[in-house]
Amino acid sequence: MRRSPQQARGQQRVELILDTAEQLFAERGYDAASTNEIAAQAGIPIGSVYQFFPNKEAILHALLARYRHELAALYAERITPAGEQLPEALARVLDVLTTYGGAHIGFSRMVLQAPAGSVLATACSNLANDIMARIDAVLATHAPALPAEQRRLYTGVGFTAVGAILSQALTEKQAGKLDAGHALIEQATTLLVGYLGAALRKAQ
Amino acid sequence: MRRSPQQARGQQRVELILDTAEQLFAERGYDAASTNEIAAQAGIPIGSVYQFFPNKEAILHALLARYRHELAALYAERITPAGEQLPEALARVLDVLTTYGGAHIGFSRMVLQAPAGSVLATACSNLANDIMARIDAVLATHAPALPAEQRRLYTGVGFTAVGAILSQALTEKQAGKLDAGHALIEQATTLLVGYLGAALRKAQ
Amino acid sequence: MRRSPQQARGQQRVELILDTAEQLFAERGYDAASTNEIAAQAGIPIGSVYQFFPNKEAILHALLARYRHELAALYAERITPAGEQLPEALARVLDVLTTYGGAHIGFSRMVLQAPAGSVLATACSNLANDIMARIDAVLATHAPALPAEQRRLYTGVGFTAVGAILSQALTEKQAGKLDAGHALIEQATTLLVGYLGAALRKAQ
Amino acid sequence: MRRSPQQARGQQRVELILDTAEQLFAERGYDAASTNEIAAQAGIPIGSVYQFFPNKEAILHALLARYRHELAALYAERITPAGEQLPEALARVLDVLTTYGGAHIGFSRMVLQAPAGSVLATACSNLANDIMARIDAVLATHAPALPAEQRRLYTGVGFTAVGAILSQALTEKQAGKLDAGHALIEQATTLLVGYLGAALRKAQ
DNA sequence: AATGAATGAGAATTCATTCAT
DNA sequence: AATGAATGAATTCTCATTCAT
Repeated sequence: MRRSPQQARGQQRVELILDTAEQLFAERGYDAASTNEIAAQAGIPIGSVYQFFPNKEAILHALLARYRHELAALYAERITPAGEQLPEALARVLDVLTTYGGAHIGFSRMVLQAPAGSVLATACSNLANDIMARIDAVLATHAPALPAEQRRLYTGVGFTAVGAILSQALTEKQAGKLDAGHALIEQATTLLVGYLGAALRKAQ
Repeated sequence: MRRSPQQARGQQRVELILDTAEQLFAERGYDAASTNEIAAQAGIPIGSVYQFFPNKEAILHALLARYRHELAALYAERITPAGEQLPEALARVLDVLTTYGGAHIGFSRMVLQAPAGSVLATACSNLANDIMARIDAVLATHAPALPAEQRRLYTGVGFTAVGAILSQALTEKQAGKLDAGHALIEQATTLLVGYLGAALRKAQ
Repeated sequence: MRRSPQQARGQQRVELILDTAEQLFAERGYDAASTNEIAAQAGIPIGSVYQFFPNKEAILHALLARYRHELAALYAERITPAGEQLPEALARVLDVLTTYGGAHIGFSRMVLQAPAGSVLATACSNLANDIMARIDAVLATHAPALPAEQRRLYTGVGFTAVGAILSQALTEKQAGKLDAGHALIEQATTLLVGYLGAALRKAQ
Repeated sequence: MRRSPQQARGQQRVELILDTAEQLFAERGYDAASTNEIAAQAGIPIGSVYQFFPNKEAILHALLARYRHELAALYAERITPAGEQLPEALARVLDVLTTYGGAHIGFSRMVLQAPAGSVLATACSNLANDIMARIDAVLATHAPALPAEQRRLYTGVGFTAVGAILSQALTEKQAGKLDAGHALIEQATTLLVGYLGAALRKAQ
């Protein structure tokens, strides 16, 4: 960000810009959404947008940072119960993800399905790493013998796969097909648990 | 296509356009690739591109149709051995996919990872259905008791998840990390087998 | 025309091109209609079109010449009854015009309403002169004392005014409003008779 | 308009664009005039044109709105003298039209002679209705017994016919033939008065 | 600090006409 | 003679970013 707003109005404006950008990024995609349109829809002069953000990518980064923050807070709320099994632990991680993703379409569209190698993907990497760290931690607890490198491989695969499914689930939900969406979310857990189970078995 | 070229030179040009388009679509994405750039890189006047294709989307469709054709041919070559087990059957399906995808970057970038709901995704649906039908057939053989609707759900989830992984694998390969790519491809099989196994177990 | 076709097929092709051009010129206007589209719709290769016509304007001219021919033939059929009064004589002239125009949309759209000064108008001038000559002849018969120059002025005004009305009438008819079309055609006669009557009265 | 300019310079630019557009629309016709040419001739970057107008049609609409405004103002200035007869009343209506049209070539070319059914005609309908309302009001005053529907028919016919003549008159004037132009304008009044007189007589 | 007009390269697509086959 | 692919300037419109006010 070019300038952190110190006044209350500035804070509100930044939030408003991010809200609007999220919506437009989700609707049209990051590339197709134009900065002028974001400004117009937010009711803020384009010049003012560029006073807070040096360029379009900065808006994306700020948005992702916000996701990261909010997601971390959500995870902090959920304390791991003692004696939790692997499936439950993974389900818990996913649960937070789907809840948050359901309320933030842009999150799903962008983070969970960024085309590999794109500007988007690079921008999303921090956030993706955060989420992968959650899965990784679960795995570390339940399969302490597994080498870290292997664990990271499994984690990455699991994250990518589950991200694709959740993203599709939220698309279905948005299209009004709530049942189809729920079914997919359910499968996401089966997928993650089934995959990691199979991978761990193989690794032994 | 506006008209199928009847002369040999026309045929060659169409192929050249498709080859160039595939490369650019893969490099920059469908939206970001411009028709003028395709023409320039192919060394063909832009008017000639539009002689064969009425618009940009038609190029995409022709490209996808070519993928479809070639993939169908590849699958036709591979005869199912008698007494094949589920894991092997799935591995065989994936094998064709990764082989073909490895040689056709655009295929992976576009078909296996089309943002849900986009123009791309719509255009890809035929091809995606083809591939899903392969997985579906395997599932139908090895779990005949499973209702068709459930099977389709599992198939869709499996395809999406595996597609995301393969796409990532090919990105790694392109980045020169051959080992990482191979590891991911291996995981794709584990993922598909692990997931479907878990899903089938749950379904009983 | 570049080459008058000597074979039967050539003759048919020329007619077919003219028919198709008429339709497209009427639908989209002369400028907006493209030669390639004419060829395509006629099912004739564009190269063949350019073997008969050196350019787009030549097609227009040929079409107008055909109008001229056919209209002259129609007028030749209608013999002036002895002792005909001015209103009847004018009505007869208009009648031929509306009958022909009703069957040839392009005629109305182009000849009767060519934007003054345009390429179209220039091309139409011969045909327009033909029609004006008809009105002029009627006027010369019924007002022999009127100087030729004055007569030509009245004739030109009458033609222009009536052309605009007939064109509108045919548009209404095409839009399915047959009654509105008929009402307008009826008014065309009133307009021409009323105007010329008033003009002659003034001229005395 | 995309946005009304709030700064003085913006206002001037909008006027400049409209002036230039008027000239080019009149010279080449609405379709043939290109937005880039308008910008170039106005000495303004094309982007700036699209800053104010979302598309080419919007320029046309703004131009027509300006005509409408200015014409309404002109009519407001001319107070109807008491005891005015039909011919004088109609002449007055036409007088304003020819005066304004003489100073605004585009007005004549576009509004008075829009090809029926075209985009132009649709865009012009408001303005055309305004002018027709003037004729209609005169008719309503001098022939109160006439049913409104009939009156509208006569009004429409009169407007169309007179528009065609005035348009031609202005073309002649532009071509340097001032006398021919004046003669035509004079005939326009004769035409309108003669036609409406005849129509009213018939209607009784 | 706040505004919003300004910029111009670049996007997709069209089209009259030619000419190699 | 007949064909239809080839051509490329021109068209409408967009957009990230800057800077004068």
